[in-house]
Amino acid sequence: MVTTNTSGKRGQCYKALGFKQKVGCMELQKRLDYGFNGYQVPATPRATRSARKRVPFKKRVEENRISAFDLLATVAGKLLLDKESTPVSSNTSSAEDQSKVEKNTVKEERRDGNQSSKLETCDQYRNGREFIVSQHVSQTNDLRSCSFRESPSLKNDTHFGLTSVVTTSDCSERSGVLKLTNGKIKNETGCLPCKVETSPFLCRASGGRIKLEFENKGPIHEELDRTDKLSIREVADTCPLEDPVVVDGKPPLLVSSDSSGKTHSYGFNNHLSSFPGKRDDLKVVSRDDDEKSSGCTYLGPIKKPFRPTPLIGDRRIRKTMTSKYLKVAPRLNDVTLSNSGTRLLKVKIILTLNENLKSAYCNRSAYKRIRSERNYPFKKRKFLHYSSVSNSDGGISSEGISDSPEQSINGNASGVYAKMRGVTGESPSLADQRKSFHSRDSHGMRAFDGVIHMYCFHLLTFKEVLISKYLSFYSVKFRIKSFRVPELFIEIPESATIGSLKRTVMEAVTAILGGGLRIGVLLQGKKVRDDNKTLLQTGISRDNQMDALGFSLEPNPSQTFQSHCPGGSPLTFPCDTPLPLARYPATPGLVTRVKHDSSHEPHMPNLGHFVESDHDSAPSPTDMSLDKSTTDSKALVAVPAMTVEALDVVPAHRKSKRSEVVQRRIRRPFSVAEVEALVQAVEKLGTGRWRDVKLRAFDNAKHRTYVDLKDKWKTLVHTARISPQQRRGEPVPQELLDRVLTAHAYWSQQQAKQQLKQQQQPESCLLLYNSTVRASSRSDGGEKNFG
DNA sequence: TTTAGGG
DNA sequence: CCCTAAA
Repeated sequence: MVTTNTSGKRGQCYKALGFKQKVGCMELQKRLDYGFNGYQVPATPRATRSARKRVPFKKRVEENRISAFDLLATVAGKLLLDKESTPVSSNTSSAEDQSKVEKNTVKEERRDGNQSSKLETCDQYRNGREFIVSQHVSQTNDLRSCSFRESPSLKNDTHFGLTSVVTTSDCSERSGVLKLTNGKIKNETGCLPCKVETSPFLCRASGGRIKLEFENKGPIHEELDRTDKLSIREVADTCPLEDPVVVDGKPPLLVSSDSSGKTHSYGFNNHLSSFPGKRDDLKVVSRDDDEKSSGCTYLGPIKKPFRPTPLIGDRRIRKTMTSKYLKVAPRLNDVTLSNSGTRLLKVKIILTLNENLKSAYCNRSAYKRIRSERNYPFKKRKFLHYSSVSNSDGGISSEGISDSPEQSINGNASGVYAKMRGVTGESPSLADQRKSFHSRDSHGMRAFDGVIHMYCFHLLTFKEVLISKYLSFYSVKFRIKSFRVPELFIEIPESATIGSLKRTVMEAVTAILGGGLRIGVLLQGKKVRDDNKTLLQTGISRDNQMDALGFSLEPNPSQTFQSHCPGGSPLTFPCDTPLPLARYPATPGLVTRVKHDSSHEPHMPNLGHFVESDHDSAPSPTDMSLDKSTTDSKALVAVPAMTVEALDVVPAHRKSKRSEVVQRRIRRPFSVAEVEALVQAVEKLGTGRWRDVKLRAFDNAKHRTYVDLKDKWKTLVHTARISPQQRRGEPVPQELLDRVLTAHAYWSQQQAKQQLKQQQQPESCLLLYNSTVRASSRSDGGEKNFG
């Protein structure tokens, strides 16, 4: 272990980061020209088309000033069908969960298992709170586990910030508590200190797993149990994403504290030397305790570090954290505060910004695909002057179906994940390192060209880190592409009004994301505008379909984020900016309980059920809950996850404009099974009823829109007509293609007939009309020719 | 919001 | 897969 000084490290960070504004602008230009949307490398270059299509997109990008707060999210609401809110004790399932997770990841570990694991023990001691982190390494499967122990002193801390974080690139877990106590919402998660950070590279290599446990949870329980208002609990969080905190393609900084009160930082500058190959060469940078303050930890380009005032201790080191496998840590008992006698609705709230990303979060492999594709646009690679090691999905495709969805799903907690794609002027050495890393990594981690990956615990954390650090000093323009807030469960009487539901959700969301948001209630996808109606009147009841209820999350112009940062510039978020949670009192009378979704929503057994079995497809929120339920965890999870994409380096003074840059969706080739479902549906429904086809065969495949299906049919027809030699991609059985042609011919004929009829219909009407008119006029003239 | 088609 | 006119 090598120990160096922080300042030195930081200096290196600056250099390494190489954030140059001017260069950045130029690069953006190029990137736009070359394609910025990360569309998968086409089999055949279509430069002209690409150029053509880039224009509008470019415009959009240009217009897109910082829109980090243009949060437009869709919230999938769920009505849980639990009969009543019974207290759930969920201290028992962890082992099972863990083993499951571990099992699921063995394969992956094996793959990367050429690296020996490293044992790390880190203790965190801060502000009278002590956390002991110990990682046990199993050499056989490279299992890594960590446990946190609260020191007794924690008990004395009213606002215990039981937030321990262990992160590794490949896996990390974090726990936190988000609670609404005495009418206040406290999001401890947001203040999660970063206890241990292991570089993704390191951990990935070792395929580490970290188990995080709170052994001494008495105080927490007591605290929660005393709560008689709302309690939202966040226990654990797993981010299916593997992105580590990577600044400018460099390994993330690892931060840990040992029992002696020192903080160690792993990686980054030190890491550069060993990265990516020698993952065992973890170096430790020890700094003063004061330096612990995270925010400035791994963010290279911080000229003026935001010195976190020793606030709530745990808030200090919390800037970076990666979590991939989140184990639901059902350690804390749910606070039970049900209004006995009242029929309660439990609403699960899942926020996602972007359908693609949402899917991605649900499915790690899908995510990887997305990310790798996005980060590796062919042209971008070209631009960056280094060829991709794995152009295709090599690493991705090698991934088994089994190895992930569940883990990522189970870990419903994903730390706030912020991905920032920045324009960077990188040094060749870095590129080389990356290259070599690319070749080693089969998990999509190769996407570091010009990309900044960051993990944050919390949206606010993200804001603080990225906005204050990058925006303030480097004018990085970015946008939030996706984020996931904690999944919350709220219970609300059916007799409550829409307005109160909105308030409740708002409170929960606000606790996570801060203010400035407006909540809308959607039923069957349509907005419910009457706030005064009760849920029952509106039709929101537990008898409803679970997915019928949704929420929209939109910016509230009247409440800007600035309000949370008094005195600060709009774009500046000091590290210590307290989370605004406490400002939002819980609504009395409403019971908010967060508990792990244990409901089993029946899978739609439509003929496209297999659609979701495709590992390419991303489980819908429904699926998530389904899968999660298998963990039998009752833990409540709140896991903010967020993806932020840096768009450009632009003058900071440019005011942000509400414009969304729509990223092109990832390419998801239809599997044969999907094709079959499509064919079958079309045979039955015919062409021209794509919505019905979608509902019938692809209802569970959220990523297949009816337009997609229509397009696929189009290509299928085309494919069927061309010679097999001309076909590309996964071969579709000839039998299916024959059916395609048959069905297409049939329905085309039907359509023609229909049109013929419809053409004739008006004509006959017209004739009839004319004849009638004529007849009447003639009758006026006293002449009748028609009968 | 869907369909239909061109790109 | 995107974009959009048109329904």
